[in-house]
Amino acid sequence: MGRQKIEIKKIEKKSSLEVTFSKRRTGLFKKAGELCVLCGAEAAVIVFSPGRRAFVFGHPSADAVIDRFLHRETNSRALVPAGQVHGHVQRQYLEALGRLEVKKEQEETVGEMGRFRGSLEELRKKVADRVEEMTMMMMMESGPSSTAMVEYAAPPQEYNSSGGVLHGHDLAAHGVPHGFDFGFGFDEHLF
Amino acid sequence: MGRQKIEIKKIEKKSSLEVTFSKRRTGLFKKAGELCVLCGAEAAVIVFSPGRRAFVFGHPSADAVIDRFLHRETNSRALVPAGQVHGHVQRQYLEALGRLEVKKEQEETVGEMGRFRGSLEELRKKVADRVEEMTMMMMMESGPSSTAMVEYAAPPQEYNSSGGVLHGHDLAAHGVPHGFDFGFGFDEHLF
DNA sequence: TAGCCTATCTATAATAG
DNA sequence: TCTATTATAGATAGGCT
Repeated sequence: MGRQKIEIKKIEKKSSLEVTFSKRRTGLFKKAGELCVLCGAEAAVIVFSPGRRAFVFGHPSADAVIDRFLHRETNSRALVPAGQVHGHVQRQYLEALGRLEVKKEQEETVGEMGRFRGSLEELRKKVADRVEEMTMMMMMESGPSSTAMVEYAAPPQEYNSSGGVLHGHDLAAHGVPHGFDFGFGFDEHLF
Repeated sequence: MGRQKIEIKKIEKKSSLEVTFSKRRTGLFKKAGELCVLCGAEAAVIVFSPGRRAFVFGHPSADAVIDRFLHRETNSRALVPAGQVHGHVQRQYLEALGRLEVKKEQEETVGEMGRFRGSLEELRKKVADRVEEMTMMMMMESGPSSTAMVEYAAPPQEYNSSGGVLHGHDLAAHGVPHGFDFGFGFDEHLF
């Protein structure tokens, strides 16, 4: 879909890579949104730029979809292009459970409040400084009532909340991953 | 992009919806894969079909990307499509306030709370005033190696396991948002 | 049986460079 | 912005569970 055909291999020229990343990311999110609207599907797209910034799209929200995925509300069948999927979802679940146990005991209301306040304080400051540059993304015209697209980009240590608290990711809290099954391999039509 | 243009609204005819879902999902995964290869990005796409089956694409793996996202290895900046920003940010604000109210009663940090709330008020106003102009951006350099595409759809009971390493998604554990950061704005060269 | 997903072909809308 | 290339609507058929 462009003036000329390109090979699907890493773009070396940095400037081109940046432009392509931006355009394609936008297109990807748009496509995801359209899929949700057209088919009544729910989807989440997480993209980390080479610069390590995270861009997220979600309908009804990335967190909701991720939770659902992690909770394995569905069954599985797989399609794996390169062989390597085998995953770790379970381990993650188990580990998450372990962490939860610990965290729950360690974190007291007061502690949470302190961190919460600090985070918001920081947020407030950054927003004040940067708001000028922010712009809204208008992807799909009449998207579903709840579609969110966000770019996350906080220091590794800082826990980002945009979804976190508000939506509560107690993924590990309930249930157990179900139906993890890598059925068939996938392929050609992928690339 | 087809025999004829279509409106982006829910497809009513079930058979058409299914065909479209399948085709567009395939196209979405393909795009995600290309973005990863071309730009050295890492991405995960999770899609739940109306039939409730989960289809997942990930590079280097969906789990890896999700973990990274859940652990908030990066900072945040928001990008919300049309009109969703308000709801999102404000909801967070309101939720935060709500939590504050509760906490307030539970604890004795009234003084701090007051200031905190003031900060949130300020934040809320600024966000409300600027949201219309928000936009997103981002990018950068090099990337990874494997890609995985999977469709999950196994009976909840059949859980298979592996052990392991890993990250845990104990989001709820932290309970509180940290490092909430609307980072920077962004660069026109993004759009 | 019914429900849900995929394959193929072609004209054409959407878009990458 | 401009357009050659791509993605996909539509129609239909086949397949898996």
